[in-house]
Amino acid sequence: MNKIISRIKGMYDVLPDESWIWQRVERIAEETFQSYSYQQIRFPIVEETQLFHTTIGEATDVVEKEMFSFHSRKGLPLSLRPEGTAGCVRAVIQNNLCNRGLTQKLWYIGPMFRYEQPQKGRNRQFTQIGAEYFNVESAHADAELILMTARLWKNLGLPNIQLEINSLGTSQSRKAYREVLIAYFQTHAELLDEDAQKRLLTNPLRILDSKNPKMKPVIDTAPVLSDYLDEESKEHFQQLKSILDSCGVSYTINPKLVRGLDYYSKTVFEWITTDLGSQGTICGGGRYDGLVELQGGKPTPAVGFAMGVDRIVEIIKDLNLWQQSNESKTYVVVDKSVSMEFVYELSERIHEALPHLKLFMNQNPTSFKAQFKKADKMGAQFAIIVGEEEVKTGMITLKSLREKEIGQQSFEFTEFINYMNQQH
RNA sequence: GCGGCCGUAGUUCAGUUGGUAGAGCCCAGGAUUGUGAUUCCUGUUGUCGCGGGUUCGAGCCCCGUCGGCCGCCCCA
Repeated sequence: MNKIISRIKGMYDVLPDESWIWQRVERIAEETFQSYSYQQIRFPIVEETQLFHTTIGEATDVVEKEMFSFHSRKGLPLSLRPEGTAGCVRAVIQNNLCNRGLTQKLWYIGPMFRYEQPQKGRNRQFTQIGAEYFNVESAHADAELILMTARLWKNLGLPNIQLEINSLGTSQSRKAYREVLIAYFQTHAELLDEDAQKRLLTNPLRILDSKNPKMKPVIDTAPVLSDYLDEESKEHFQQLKSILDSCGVSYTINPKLVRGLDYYSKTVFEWITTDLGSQGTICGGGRYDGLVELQGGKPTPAVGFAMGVDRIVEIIKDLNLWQQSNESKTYVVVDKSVSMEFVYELSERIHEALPHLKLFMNQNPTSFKAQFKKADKMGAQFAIIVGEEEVKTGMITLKSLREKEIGQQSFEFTEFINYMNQQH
């Protein structure tokens, strides 16, 4: 026997006992987005590394230490995408989707890659579904986007998830706040932990997010971002809140919610669950008005989010929220004496006439007893019995496995088709 | 990247101070030859994650490695 090569760390296989959950999540997401007039966009899994540096920010953990990077054969630095927004924005610019003030509502789904220490709800390859709304500056876009996510949770039937929102202000006001914050932390430098020291000059806002209890006092008395918001951002945030209020979407304002990617401005939000342990964010997003320009496009306001499909599937499994619908299957019980030519000729005629029927053909006929046992175990509704008698008469014998009073019936082929069509 | 716990049959797990590898479930076959549940009988299954070391002898002790889980961190 050869050595078995196993899956690499942080990657996973989705097996049939679970894939139906993924499919249903994806289907519901697609339907929900379509109902808000979003269209799907697909873009590459591999991009130039520089795209992510520019978009996400040099000082972020994602680009500093979490990318799967390599070189093309010609030496160009490439990376597997660690998130979707960078590539989506690139595609929008390159294909002129937002020229002349055109708005775009786009959604995507696909694998993302981050080189992290895996744990529950955190894999190195993971699936995100995201949406981006381009070229609407007002908070109406932010609000609609958040309302759409709220509807998605409702459509998925997810309980216990809470919305947190915050405003980071325009890039100018954030810059001003940043200066104040750095100055504040510098005067209390002795209270900062090693991590915070490192971040002080690169990404001071993230210090606010620290869970280190020793730093809680310094953080609690730190200047608050909302005090430094410009009028425009305050107004924008106010509008968002008032729409959410009027639609009955409850939220908490978390002034320390800053998010780890540099491109956000004004609105940021997260949907959080307590059912997953420490990886509790199932969806996060916000506004990124400067990003399109940063990537070389024309100034284009935009807002978007991404959600972790892995985590949502995990919740559905852990809480046992969904039952697999027992789709009607029909098992073909074959007697050993019957030629396979006969069996396949028959089954192909059935497929032709009943394209939606799920037929399970026994390829390896054993005893009737064993075949019926198998049919029962896989939850088949019907068994079609093909034995010497059926070959002789050309009739189709159908047995209802779930309704005993119906029992076994014999049909001409066309009668059989009619009967099966009436079943659903 | 750091710290802790863990890895034994398809699966869930047990395995004593180091002394021949175990159970339930599942699976396969059978209980008057064309028919499912239950029950009963019979049976298969392992490089004990992998590699090295200590030992007369290692599933058990030591080292390394790979993988999983939990926390930090990060984020979806």
